[in-house]
Amino acid sequence: MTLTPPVVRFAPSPTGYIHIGNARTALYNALVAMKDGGSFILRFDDTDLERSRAEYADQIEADIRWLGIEPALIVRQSERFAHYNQVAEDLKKRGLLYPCYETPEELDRKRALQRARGLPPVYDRAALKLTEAERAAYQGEGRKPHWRFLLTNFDGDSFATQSNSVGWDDMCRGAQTVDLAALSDPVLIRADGTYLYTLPSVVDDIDLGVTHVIRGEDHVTNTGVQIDIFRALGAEAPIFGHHNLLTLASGEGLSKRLGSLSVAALNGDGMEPQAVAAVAALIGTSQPLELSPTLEDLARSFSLSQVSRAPAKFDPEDVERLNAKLLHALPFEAVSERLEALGVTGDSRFWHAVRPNLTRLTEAKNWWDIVSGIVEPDVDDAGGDVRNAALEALPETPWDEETWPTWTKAIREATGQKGRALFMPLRRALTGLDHGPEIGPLLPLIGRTKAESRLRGQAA
RNA sequence: GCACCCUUCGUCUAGCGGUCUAGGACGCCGCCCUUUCACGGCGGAAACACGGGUUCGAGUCCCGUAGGGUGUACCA
Repeated sequence: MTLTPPVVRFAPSPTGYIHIGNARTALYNALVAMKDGGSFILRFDDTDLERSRAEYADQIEADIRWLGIEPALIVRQSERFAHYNQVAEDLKKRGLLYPCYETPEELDRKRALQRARGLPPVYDRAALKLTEAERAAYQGEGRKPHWRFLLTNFDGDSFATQSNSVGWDDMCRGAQTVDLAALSDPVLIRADGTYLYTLPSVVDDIDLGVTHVIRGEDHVTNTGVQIDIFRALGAEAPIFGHHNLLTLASGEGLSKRLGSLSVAALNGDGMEPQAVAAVAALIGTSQPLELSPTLEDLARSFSLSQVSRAPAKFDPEDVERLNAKLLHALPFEAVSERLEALGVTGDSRFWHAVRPNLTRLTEAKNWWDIVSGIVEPDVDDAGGDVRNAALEALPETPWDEETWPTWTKAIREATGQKGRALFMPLRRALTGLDHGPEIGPLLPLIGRTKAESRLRGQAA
């Protein structure tokens, strides 16, 4: 399989549903690929076999496709352990991956102590000084090692005072540096033998020929570490871009526990993918928040350099507003099948009458029910005269677009009522509601029989 | 604690020393259209976090303060 560059990847861990912030990352990758005819890889970082679930992976894949992204390739890290083992063996042989025997509790204690003394909580590389005998003793106790990567090029005896930076030119943030001396040697392999995401991510990026890594700014420190690993593996690091993160209006960060903001939930709530995609991609950029007909169109006008560096607030109402706007402009042909699936059998006249009142497509069903189902009319004494006059002047069939203006004119002349006083009693009787689409186009669909009953105050 | 990033109308932002009495978009308010609500059209109110510098001149550069975000995991 050859992937055309630029090759990008979206690499979620299937330990939950993706939310709008993850959609942002996925979209940015997709947009960068689309703009230059590249390839988008969906890679499940499912090395944590405990927490990863197929159900989440399936939903994430569905979410991605729903947003309009077609992955050129789908990869699961859980199927590539052999590759990682090979690379890990090589690193061990070269002394770049070394065994450590501290328990999590011991590490916690060390960190707490360092903090208390005002020192950065960096691993002290004690395991590097272990003798063969000491290692054997730990093994004898039944301790299993976890493995740390030896960050490049500084002396373990004086690491805290040295500066050892890696740098890159970030697509979003310009020149970046990360001081490896301020970081602990990262654990690459857990005591139970499974991999953390750090190494597999680098190995896959190399193997798959990933050219651009676009992710949230929560990864900038990781990037410093991973560039070091790329180098250790003799590979050129890809181009990196770290976009700003989304927060709630409160300033609180988005997280997977916010189920209501998951892409799947937005979908379930009746939001159209174009609306979700527009908000996910455009909020916190200098682009106005507006719809694009397709992702390709969005890709053309989009650039990562337009993404702000400050965190942006996500407002769910933005999605609703865009959703409504989208619906208001949608032609009947674009929705006819979905309407039918909803049980709405109205034609394009129904759609055009109802469309301006919709925020969600599913709401069309409510109006259809009012047209074709049983409605409890909302009648009161005040509207009695108008309703009586209406019954008096009840037009003969067939009913068409002209029926309503003709009819209401007759009622006005009979009662002397006009405007709201004329109109509201009729609307409330005919639809059971005091608001809604224009009645004119709806009236032929309601039909003479129902209209008559409803005006008499009878459910019909 | 330490490191990195950020701070312009309610929100997202334009602004890269004079053209800023700060521009746009969304929202809000008003008017118009409309025999309802909505849609649509037109108009309006609305911001440079604070304090010091540098400079003839600072939203724009520097320092500090405050506030926010992220990282500092055998999470990703």
